[in-house]
Amino acid sequence: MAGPRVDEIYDQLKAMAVSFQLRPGDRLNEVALSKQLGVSRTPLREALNRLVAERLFDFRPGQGFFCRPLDAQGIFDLFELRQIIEMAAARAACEKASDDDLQALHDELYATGIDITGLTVAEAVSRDEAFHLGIARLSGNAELMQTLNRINERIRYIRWISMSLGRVQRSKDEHKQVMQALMSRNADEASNILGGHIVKRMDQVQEAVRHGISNIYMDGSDEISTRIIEEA
Amino acid sequence: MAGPRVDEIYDQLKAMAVSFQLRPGDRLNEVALSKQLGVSRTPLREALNRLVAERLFDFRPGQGFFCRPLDAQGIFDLFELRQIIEMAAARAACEKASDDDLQALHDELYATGIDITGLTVAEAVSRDEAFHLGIARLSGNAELMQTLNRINERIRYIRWISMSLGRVQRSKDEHKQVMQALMSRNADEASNILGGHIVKRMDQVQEAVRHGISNIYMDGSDEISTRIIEEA
DNA sequence: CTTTCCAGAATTGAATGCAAACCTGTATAC
DNA sequence: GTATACAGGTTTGCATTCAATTCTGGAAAG
Repeated sequence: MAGPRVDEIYDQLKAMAVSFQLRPGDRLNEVALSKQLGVSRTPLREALNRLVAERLFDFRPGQGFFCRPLDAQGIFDLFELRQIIEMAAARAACEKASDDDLQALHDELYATGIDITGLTVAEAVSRDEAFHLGIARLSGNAELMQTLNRINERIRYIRWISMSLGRVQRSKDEHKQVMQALMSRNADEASNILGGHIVKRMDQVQEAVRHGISNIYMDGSDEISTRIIEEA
Repeated sequence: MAGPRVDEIYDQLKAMAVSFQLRPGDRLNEVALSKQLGVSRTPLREALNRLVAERLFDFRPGQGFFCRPLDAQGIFDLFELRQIIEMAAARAACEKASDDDLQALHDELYATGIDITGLTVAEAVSRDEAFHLGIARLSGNAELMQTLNRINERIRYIRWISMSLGRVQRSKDEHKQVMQALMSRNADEASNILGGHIVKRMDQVQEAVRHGISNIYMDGSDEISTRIIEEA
């Protein structure tokens, strides 16, 4: 009956952190949390320690675990790093991916990723992530992909909020362009389009952050589950 | 008397893993390890869980913790990622670092990093890392620096071995060139020299790996502490 | 000789308990 | 009114404990 407890707890906590059910800066009460999750403090703390290493939580000895607050600078740094990694991934994919793999990514993009009308913000971000991660996969570098995945987890909620506040930016055309450049093995173009694409997202996010990061955490919560309405 | 135990254990374990006192693929015996470190299994497991998140150990539910084996592909991936990040860091440093900070890095390089004669291999690698990490610091991106640091930890031992097996490659001139390019704010040049520099290291390492990664783990252990002899 | 099965030993998974550290609010001094 | 000190309650840190799982070696079957 007892599945691998720690892994489950880890996933649940990550989901809670990533969706900011646990608010940044908040100190966690281990007893309360363990009751809520129906486990004892021991595996809970093991899971939390993993998340500390992933920088989703802070740990202050003698005080316990804190949901990690993401400041404006931290968000910028993560986006910048994401851009660096994705641009390099696109280059590598151009050089190393097989035609079949490129075609598969292309098909997947057109099958699931093109029209986001009717999706929730969370779903739209998820599809966007999947495409970008798909490129990272085609780079053939597992570490690169893992690193990008970690980064995505940490900026995901911010992206949700940013997307649900501002007018929805559709990545449709840009994704198509990137895909086209990849398939024609044009590394410079693929890399540049992707870089510009990420910068746009970063700008939106930075604007949202300037608008006030604190109330953002509250405001957006409802909007995330509302569906994206029709195309412009 | 009891200091922050988990942090200490974490550091000790990392040191053991990074220096391969714990051999890749080995299953850890928690009881034995906890006795050796003089703590109970609880904080030991907490520390191990952090290291699992950092990919220095593997965890298989029901079986426990394993020292993570680094295969040839994994090493290549890490070096490639390192190159990507460092090249981007150099660019960013050219654009964002202050003159004072650049001068400080320059001075530090010349004060401590130029002549590695008489150092142990471990010390030489440490100095090399410090210079490269210094550039990452000047990028102004804390996440970038952290990521590079994590990567370095995971390839450190491989670099020790590689350096102690082959003829010692001196980075002296290349570091000087990179520093020069940085100070003249020539992003392309700094990035390219650094990229080439890392590729050279990667080639050395790959050769060592081809030479047989398994016996490498044994062979090198003594060599690491022997000192680097005179200049060519 | 190789494979399969099983019992006993060893090891991990997780709850519990207790000591130590920390936090909170109230009372006192200034 | 502000600052400080302290007592009580709360929370964390970690050792201990026991159940559940996995591993090991050897016997039996093919």
